[in-house]
Amino acid sequence: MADPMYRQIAEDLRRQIEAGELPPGAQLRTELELREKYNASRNTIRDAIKWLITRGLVETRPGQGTFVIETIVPYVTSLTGNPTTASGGEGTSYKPEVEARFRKASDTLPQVGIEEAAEPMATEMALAEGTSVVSRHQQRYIDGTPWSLQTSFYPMDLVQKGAVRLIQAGDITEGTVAYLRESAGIKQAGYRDTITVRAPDMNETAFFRLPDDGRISVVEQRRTAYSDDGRPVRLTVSVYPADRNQFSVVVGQVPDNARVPDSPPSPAAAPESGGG
Amino acid sequence: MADPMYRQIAEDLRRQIEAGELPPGAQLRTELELREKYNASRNTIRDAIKWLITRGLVETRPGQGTFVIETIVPYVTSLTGNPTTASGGEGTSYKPEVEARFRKASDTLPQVGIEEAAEPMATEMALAEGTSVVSRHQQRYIDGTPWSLQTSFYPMDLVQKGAVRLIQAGDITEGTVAYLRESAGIKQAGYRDTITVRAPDMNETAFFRLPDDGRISVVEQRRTAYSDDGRPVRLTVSVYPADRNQFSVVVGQVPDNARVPDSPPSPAAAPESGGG
DNA sequence: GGGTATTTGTCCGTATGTATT
DNA sequence: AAATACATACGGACAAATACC
Repeated sequence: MADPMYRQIAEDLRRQIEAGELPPGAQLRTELELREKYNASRNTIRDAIKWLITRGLVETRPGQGTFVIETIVPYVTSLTGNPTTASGGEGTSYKPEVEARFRKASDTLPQVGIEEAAEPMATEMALAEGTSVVSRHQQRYIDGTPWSLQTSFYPMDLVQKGAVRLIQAGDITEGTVAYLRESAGIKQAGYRDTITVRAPDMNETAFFRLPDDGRISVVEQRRTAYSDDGRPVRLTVSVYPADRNQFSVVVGQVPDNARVPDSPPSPAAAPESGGG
Repeated sequence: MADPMYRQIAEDLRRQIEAGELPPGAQLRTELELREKYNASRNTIRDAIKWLITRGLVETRPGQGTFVIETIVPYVTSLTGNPTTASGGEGTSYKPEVEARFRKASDTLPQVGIEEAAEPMATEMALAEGTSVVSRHQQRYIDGTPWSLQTSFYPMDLVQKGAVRLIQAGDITEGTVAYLRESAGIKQAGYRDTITVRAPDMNETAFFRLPDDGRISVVEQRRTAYSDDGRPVRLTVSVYPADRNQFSVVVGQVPDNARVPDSPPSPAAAPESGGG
């Protein structure tokens, strides 16, 4: 009984949700009803609900009520693949990869721009600050839901070497990895991803339609691709909301039938650990 | 002026923080002082501060005040490595890998247990539900701070095949990958990681000393390792708090001097994107 | 160790605004 | 237009944690 009242109320509701008594999508009783049930003030009820909101268990809709969050079927992006072709969320392979999993993919045409390299991009691409780079930006959807944002940067001298379609807004249907090889003789030898989880910025919150209290984080993947002479040829920054994305990494020999699960491991099923 | 007052107050404080007028560690004015400055009630000031808290910008300490969050230097875990030895956060390579980056690593002795396989573990390890598995659990620290939790599961029949040290509490200093090869003739051929971002459970919140409002998520990595005959030999579940960890994936040929950055890309420096 | 001032945490009540049905 | 339900904002009171003397 050491816990404050709003926590006890929140834990009681949480228990009901996790026990399935309040299934996803179910409506909770109104604040006034809960106020009577728990014999607390409306503000205390609201404190309890806020606690549930920050844990992603419920959401409130003005004029409607409070509802148990409905889970999203995550999409699994593979981070490993053949580095000399396209893969791991790169270019042309996006749509077929998604649709192989019976989901509808769509994306916007690349928005092309020319920028000056600034930190930390300049260091990651081994360019002097202020060097011109081409940026190509795309928004991606799965089943009509905004799913990821991707911006690729290329050193401007690739255009001079023949890769002129980089600065045109159209799709490069064969994939930029193949296009750079054919047009400029750049052979991609490998890439390195750096993956960070952080809070979404305002643009991301708006595009992904995330709750604007920042409780859902995004995964930022920064992929630096290198040519066979060891020079960076591309930086691709992809941003994925954490509530609808998973990732997989495959190293070595793995049997084909070992499928990636289609739903996230539930916290309750994870090994109970810690607290030492 | 469409924004509610608490938001305007919060945005003003946020601006000061992001402009550096309130550097990390700095103390904000007290709720009563802010109340006078913004001509609002204390509860409205508190709503503004709560908004900043959920965005990870400030923290409150009862009896002391409100402070700008101090950033943590993240540790970068590599998810790719040589699958036939130890790597990618596996076993014996943990300490040397961490200390190569001039940081102090420590971990607890493995806590060994025997459990019955339940879902989703049974499916991931291709075992019938109820089959016995050995679990080995460790807690890991960097620079004295709790950094990750790791539990590995092995089918019990590996013990019968000779890997008896799996069920002993001591460290397997040569690494379990090497030990399984020597003792039971199991050659690890590869692995698959599935990576999910989710809210921490209560054990994790306590062990990692996370704020108990759940605003910092954890990264859950489930690694299924396969032997050369294509059978799962191990499931390792690692949990990392998102505020102090980054990950890297390397595929193909990448130059050595391309170092992973030691600090996270700041949201401000990320390419501005999104927004329909 | 004790006492006091300071600061945030919890809880109450009330009034009014806004979104939805 | 009316009813319902959540959102914002005010005010007050006391508790709990911390720092300082």
